[in-house]
Amino acid sequence: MPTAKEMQSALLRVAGDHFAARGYQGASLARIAADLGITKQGVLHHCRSKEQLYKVVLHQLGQDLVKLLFAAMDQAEEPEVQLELFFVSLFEFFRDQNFAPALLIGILIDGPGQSVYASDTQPALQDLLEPLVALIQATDRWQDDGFPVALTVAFELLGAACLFPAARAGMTLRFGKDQVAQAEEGASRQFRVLVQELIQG
Amino acid sequence: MPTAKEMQSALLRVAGDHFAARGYQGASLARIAADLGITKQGVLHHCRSKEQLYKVVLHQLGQDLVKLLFAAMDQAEEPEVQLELFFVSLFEFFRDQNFAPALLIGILIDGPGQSVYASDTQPALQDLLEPLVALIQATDRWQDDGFPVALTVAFELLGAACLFPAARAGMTLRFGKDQVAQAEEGASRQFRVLVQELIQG
DNA sequence: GGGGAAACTTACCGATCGGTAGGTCATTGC
DNA sequence: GCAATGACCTACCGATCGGTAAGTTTCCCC
Repeated sequence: MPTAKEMQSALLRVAGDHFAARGYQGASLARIAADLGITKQGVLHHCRSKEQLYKVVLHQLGQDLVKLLFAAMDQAEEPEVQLELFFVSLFEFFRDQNFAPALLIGILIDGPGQSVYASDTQPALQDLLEPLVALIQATDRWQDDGFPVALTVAFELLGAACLFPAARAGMTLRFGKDQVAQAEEGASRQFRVLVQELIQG
Repeated sequence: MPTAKEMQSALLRVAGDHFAARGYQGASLARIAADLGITKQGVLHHCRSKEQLYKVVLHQLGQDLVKLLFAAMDQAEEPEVQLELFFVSLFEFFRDQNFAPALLIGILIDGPGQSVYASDTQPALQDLLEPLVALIQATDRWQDDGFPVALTVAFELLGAACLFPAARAGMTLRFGKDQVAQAEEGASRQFRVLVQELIQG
């Protein structure tokens, strides 16, 4: 018998799994509830609506990522090192929070038409993307190329960081457990190389 | 009044748009049909089921991508140049076929549990991924690092290639039309740099 | 010019969706 | 001791989902 707080966090975790695995539309409150061992109405007792639940999940993910960025910025002086630290910790975060990369991709590619956040004043992840792009613009290599180029670099790095962890399940199907396990072992180091090359030139 | 063939290709295009924008579960046969100016049962006349329609859309996308890869391999000798040519043409393909990157991401991160292709003998895109990884393993830089590392490199590059075009709509919301237009202008050249740095070291 | 397939249509079906209304029961604050 | 709140529950609602059955129209082929 879990306490109320345990149920709250379990709800966010299970909902994150479902939204990541099947998308917003594909996730169902009834199945989320079944995973939690309660009914759909029990879920709706904690969140007013499905949309609200989705927003809370995304908001918490955004806060976690911002926390990673700020922690990286506190650990070094040079923007190059800050970026390297951030992306490596991001990669490790994705490895531990399996649903996170798919959710992040979902937020980023969500168009204006179908975005759950469309009516909000501030789109999700804005407070992650803006300082991240600013950090790229602060590096020696990219400081003369303007905002649009820094934006491109940010999305290239985010894309490279997201796809591998998100595709783990599919890769296991395609290439077998052993190959994927080996790839995963070296992926973090390999990704660090990519960040260094793109940031430092 | 479109001919039958026009309707067939229009169906694939519109269905691709819907699957890319809302995911497999989120896309609805009725809305796809409405976009085509016919009824839902008219759509079901062309494809036996929604799952079948999805498979056809993904299969055609896979064939298009394989065609890009083989065309790039025909245009050069060295695997490094072949990879650069492929990824640049892939990026341009994504720019023109707006729904393609989101679909590709969807295939790649589709896990074993909910995959539409799970029951098939050959997962989607296998005939793209295998030669692509082999090509990376054929380069001077990566030939000594084994299959798992080449797999990692492939997914990093694919992730970087997919996210930016897929996120265009969302980026316009966040940063404005002008900034995104400028970013798009230089994105292809910028992405070529990333490919070169990762492939040639 | 008539038969038949192709390209749709209207009319349904059961299942599932998100959400509401109202009840039960345990805990807690006063 | 008791009202109130929180954490669920059962029962239900209208809408929408993918899919089937049975026409209807159009067009082509012989």
